[in-house]
Amino acid sequence: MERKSNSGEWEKMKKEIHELMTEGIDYAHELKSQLGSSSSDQESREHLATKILESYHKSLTIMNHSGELEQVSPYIHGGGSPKSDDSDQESHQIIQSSKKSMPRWTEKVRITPGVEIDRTLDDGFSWRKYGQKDILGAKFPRGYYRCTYRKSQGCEATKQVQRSNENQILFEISYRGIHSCSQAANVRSAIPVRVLEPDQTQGHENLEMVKGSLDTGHHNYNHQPHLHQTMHYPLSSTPNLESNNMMLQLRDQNIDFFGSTSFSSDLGANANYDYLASHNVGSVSHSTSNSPSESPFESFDPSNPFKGFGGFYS
DNA sequence: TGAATTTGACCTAT
DNA sequence: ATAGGTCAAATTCA
Repeated sequence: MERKSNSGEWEKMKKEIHELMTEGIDYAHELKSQLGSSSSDQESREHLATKILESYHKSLTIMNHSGELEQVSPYIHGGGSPKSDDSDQESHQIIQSSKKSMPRWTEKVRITPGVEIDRTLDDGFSWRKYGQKDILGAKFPRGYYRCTYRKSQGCEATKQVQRSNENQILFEISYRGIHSCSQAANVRSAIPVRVLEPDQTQGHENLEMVKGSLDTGHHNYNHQPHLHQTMHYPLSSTPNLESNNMMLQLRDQNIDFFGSTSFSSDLGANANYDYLASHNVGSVSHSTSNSPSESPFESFDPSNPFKGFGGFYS
């Protein structure tokens, strides 16, 4: 198809749409938060609503005019809205992944303080931190994690956790590789199954899915490389290997629309930035314990209730 | 005491 | 040359 003859442009289109949809979801979350708050002003809400509409409009424009990406892109990155996060950077990384053989995808996790943060960012796997790096242009350091069972079971899965510059309750978790460890099966069985509706097989149907999730809180998971979709999951659940089934289903249906996976936990309540700033929030080590010391984000409170929440500890 | 984290050094890709 | 990613010794934790 045209994807074969023009795969570069196709990838570009996927990337752009992914960025736009992710942005739209972020704005929608923000708006939802503000709707429940008496403190937010009308102007801010209207601004968010406008941004959401813009995101969808631009996405549709790209889908209708896939050859006009160059015209859309500057708008996104340039004169458009102030970005709520660095999702575009992330998307480019997906395309330019250096470890080509390793599948890679990204979650965006928004946390709400005081509400089971460990579960919010817990992906069900055990991770061991092996590095931390200050990233150019990023306010917060990036944490590097690999599967705890890398040594014992040769599990090659890794992830990177990066806190958003602008939106401190937003974290981008970039996964690379698939868990081959025994924990994968445990995670699979421990977490409730969620599957996509069977009719979500086309690009704009994915759009409807996203819109639907925003409206109804219906969530879908996909944690698998090769299939890329923008998704939305609630605090009470964790994307996991069960979604592999879904992924396979969808791949069989030849779904391959977005350039990466983006999750946003459904935590639209008012963000308590001060709270977040005083806790280590970067990632989760599932069954492993973590040693709170000092967060690269802010100082760490040793009495914090989220001891199980391993993250950016420096 | 073993396991996990921290962090500066080193490696690699651009 | 530089930034991102990884290593591994030192340190901390349970």
